[in-house]
Formats: sequence, C-alpha cells, structure tokens
Amino acid sequence: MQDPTLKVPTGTPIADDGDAYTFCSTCAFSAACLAEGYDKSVLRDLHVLVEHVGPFREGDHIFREGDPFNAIAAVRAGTVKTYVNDASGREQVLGFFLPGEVIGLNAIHAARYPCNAVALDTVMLCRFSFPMMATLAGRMPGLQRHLFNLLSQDIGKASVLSGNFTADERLAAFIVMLSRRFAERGFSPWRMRLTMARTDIANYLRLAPETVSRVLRRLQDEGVLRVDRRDMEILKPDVLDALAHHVLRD
Amino acid sequence: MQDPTLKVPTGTPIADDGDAYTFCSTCAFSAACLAEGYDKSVLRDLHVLVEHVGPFREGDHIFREGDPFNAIAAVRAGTVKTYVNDASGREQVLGFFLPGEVIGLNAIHAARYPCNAVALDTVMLCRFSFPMMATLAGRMPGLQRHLFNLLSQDIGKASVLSGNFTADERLAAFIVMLSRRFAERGFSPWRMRLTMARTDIANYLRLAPETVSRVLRRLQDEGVLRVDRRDMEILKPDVLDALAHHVLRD
DNA sequence: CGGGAATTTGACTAGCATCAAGTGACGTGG
DNA sequence: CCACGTCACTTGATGCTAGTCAAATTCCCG
Repeated sequence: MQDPTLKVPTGTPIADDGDAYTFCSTCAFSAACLAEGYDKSVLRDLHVLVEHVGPFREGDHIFREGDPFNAIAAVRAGTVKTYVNDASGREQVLGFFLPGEVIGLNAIHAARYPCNAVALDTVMLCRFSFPMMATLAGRMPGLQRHLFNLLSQDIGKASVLSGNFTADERLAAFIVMLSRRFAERGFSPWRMRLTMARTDIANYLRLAPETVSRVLRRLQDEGVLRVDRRDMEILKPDVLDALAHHVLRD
Repeated sequence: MQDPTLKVPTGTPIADDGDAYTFCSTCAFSAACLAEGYDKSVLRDLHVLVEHVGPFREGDHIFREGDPFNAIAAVRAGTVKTYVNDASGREQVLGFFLPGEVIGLNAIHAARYPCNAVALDTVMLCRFSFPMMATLAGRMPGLQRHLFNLLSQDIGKASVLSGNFTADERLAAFIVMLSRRFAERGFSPWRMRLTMARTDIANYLRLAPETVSRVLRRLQDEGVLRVDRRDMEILKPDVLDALAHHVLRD
C-alpha cells in the first residue's frame, strides 16, 4: 500500500546552485527526467523529493540491513560498498557503486534494506524518497520507465559473476567492468584508483585475498597491468578483455 | 521511449472461464490487481493485455537470447529454466521458475531478452504485454508497486547464491528454497518432483553433476533425504535447514 | 530386448583456500 | 626526525574441496 504520509525528507538538504530546477550532473535521474520535456510544475515535484546528502566519510554507513526503506540514492561522488553478514558473521560483499549508480533498489519489495551500505571513501549522494518517486512515476512515463530499467538492469548485473570462472577470469572481468564504468563517467579507463581493499575485491569475487594478490602480481609480471598499491594502470586491455570475455560475453 | 504502436498480442488466447474479469488463479498479478478495488473498466484494460499461451512441451523455447522483448510472463504450470551460453558455448543456468513466478523481468532495460528460456516439462504461461502493462501501471499504483516489488525481489534472489559456500550448503539451500516455493503454491513441501536434470541443478549451483550426485547420495545415506530418480522426499527438514542456513540466512 | 542418455561411482588431480610469516606504508608519539 | 605499532598487502608452503576423467549402471523409450 502506498504510504499516504509522505513526510519531508530528513537528511541534509544542500542549497540549490542557482537554477532551482537543475539537478546535479551526476544524478542518474536527471537526464531521463529532463529529457522528457515536462513543464516546470512537474520538475518542481521531482525536485522536492531529491536531497543531496553527505559527505559520508570512509567507514560511515549509509544504511544497514533491516533499516526501514524509504529512499533510493544515486552516488554523486565516492564509492559505496554493499554487503551482508552471513550466518557466521562473515562479510559477503554484494557490490560496489560508483558515481552515477543507484543504491537501494533491492530494498523496495521488503520495505527494509536487505543489506548494509558503507562508504569506502568520501561519498556524496542524491537521495530520492521512493514513495514520492513512485507516485510521480505514475504521472511521468519517462520516470517510470527509467526506474523499471534500473531495476531490470540490476537483475542482470547480479548474475554476471554467477558462473564458474577461474580466478584470472573473475579478476579480469572485475577490472574490465570497473574500467568501463569509470569511462562511462568520464574518467580515464586506463588509470584508476581502487577505492576498495583487496579483501573486498576478493570477497566480492569469491576468492581469497591471497589469490587476488597473486593474480595481480602475475598480471603485472606479464605486463598486462601496472599495480602500485591502490593505483592501477591497464597496459594491455586486449589481454584483459580476452580473459574477461568468458565472464562478460561480449 | 514508450512504444506507441501497441499491437494486439500475437499468442494463443484461451477462452475466458466464465467471469470475463477473473484471472487464472496462478496468475501472479491477479491478487495484487483485484485487491485494489478498481472498477470494471480498469480490470477490462488489464484483462486485454493478458493472454494465456501454451502448452509448451519439454525442450520448447519460450524465448531466446536476443529476441526482442515485449512481454513478461507468469508461469501457470510447469517449470521454466533460463540460461545463457558463455563464450565457449557452455550453458550457464540462471534460474528455475515455478508456477506463480515471473519470467522476462531482466529483459526490460535492453528491450531484448538477455537469456534463453526453455520449458522443462509441459508449461502454460500468462503473458503480459509489457508496454501496455507499464502504461496501465501509470494509472494503477497497486500494479506499479507490484511490478517494482517483483523486480526488486529478483535483484535479491540473484545474489543469494553469490557467496562462497560448500557443495552441501548450496545443494541444501537449493532444496530448501524449492520446498518453500512449492509450499507457497499449495504443493507438499516434503515430497516433490525435480523437473530439472542433475546437470541443470549442478550448473545452477556451480557444481559438477558428479558432485550433486555424491552429495545427494550422502544426504540419503544420512537419512536426510530419500531420492528416487527425480522424486525427492525430505525426511529431516531441520538438518537441511541447518545446512542451508549459511546461504539463506534465516 | 537394445540403443542412448542420464546418472552414479571410483580414482586421480588441479585450483584455490588456508596457514604462517614476511614486507612495506602510514600514523603516532617520544 | 626517528622508533614503534598497526594495518593492508604480499609471499611461500601445504592441504582440501570439488572438478575431471573414465567406466559402470540404470532408466527410458522405441
């Protein structure tokens, strides 16, 4: 049942930057919404349900498993890691979210967040009240379609790594995906900073941290990568693509 | 962009069973839609975009990877397996869909099916034109919410098996999930027929078929299960639950 | 009854996890 | 400025889980 008591967002609103109806450039919804050509009143509706929150510092939690769900959020800056704790309390990393990507979509059905979200560095978010957004989506087909697309996309993403792949293939796929996602956001695809720890990468890929370390070392010895601490440079994208091909199928 | 050319469904409509505005009982949408208390005209709208298709025989494809997407479908009877072929042509099973469950949700964003769907036995479907459904969802908040819920749920389902679990844990979790899903649909949770081959189960769980066979044998020797060919009886649900607990976290 | 596919079983092996120890970067406090 | 402690990461040695290969068995279906 749609919650009729749509209360005012409780975060830290940030002052508008001049044009009252302009969204931050990294807001994942801005393009879809603005491209629709709706009039000012609709844009105003959309604007009131957006709030810029942050900064979150490294280690700050954005939400925790079991928290009541009321908003999804687009990452504006930084990296967010989502994870759950399994029965034995061990962490299981579900994903990393870069600027432009949306967190919280898996919380809709249960009305609670099914996982934890933590900032890996300094994180800024655009938060959207989901009940308000759903209401608005009823009037804005473009927004509704955008939400359906985001949700649908995440189903596919979640099963990319479901296959039985070697450590090399998984790590290569991880690096290639990261590279592409950075490129999409206008960052260099060849030089990047890994904001997540080796243990997080390992965990996400279902490998031991030692294995990640060894594979990176080997790829470096083969001249495919240059890795220095958390800075990574891709030297032979084609080799990486070939390895990742089994996973990414493209 | 919403497709403006909503053409008449092309499948095999099945005659109404008396009440023109009654949906088949296994139709996953019926409850959500009928519970809303909308008037007849809205129900009529909803009704025209549903078509009962089938039967599909074992091995028949419902859709294939790359097919243009235009409809999602609820399984009415039988079991559907979804899979992709990896770079080397090897199959990777993504999921099994029982009566009441919905296929095609991962196809929305690309407007093409990203995987294949095949009938494992005799399958009947309720097919819903997605463009029409989305339009209608704009007028029916309950329907929209239901769609969001289905999509959101699938994101979570896709990552259940993403962890690093032992063969025993994964297989136990598979059996427990199957049991629960059967129970939800009114079937016995303790006796079930596995409609999928061992190789499919193995593939889905990222195990070798031999491993599935061995684990089943051991569980049988321990008196946890009774397995005869594709008929399975759960004798010690608690043992199974304990094993599955690491995966399912409940 | 016979052919073929699915499944089971056994023997062996490979890949990755685990355990243990070492290295390097960074921050703190003397 | 340097000694120290901490933490993340790396490296090496070893073990185990599950995969692979091969073959037997069972079931299905004509």
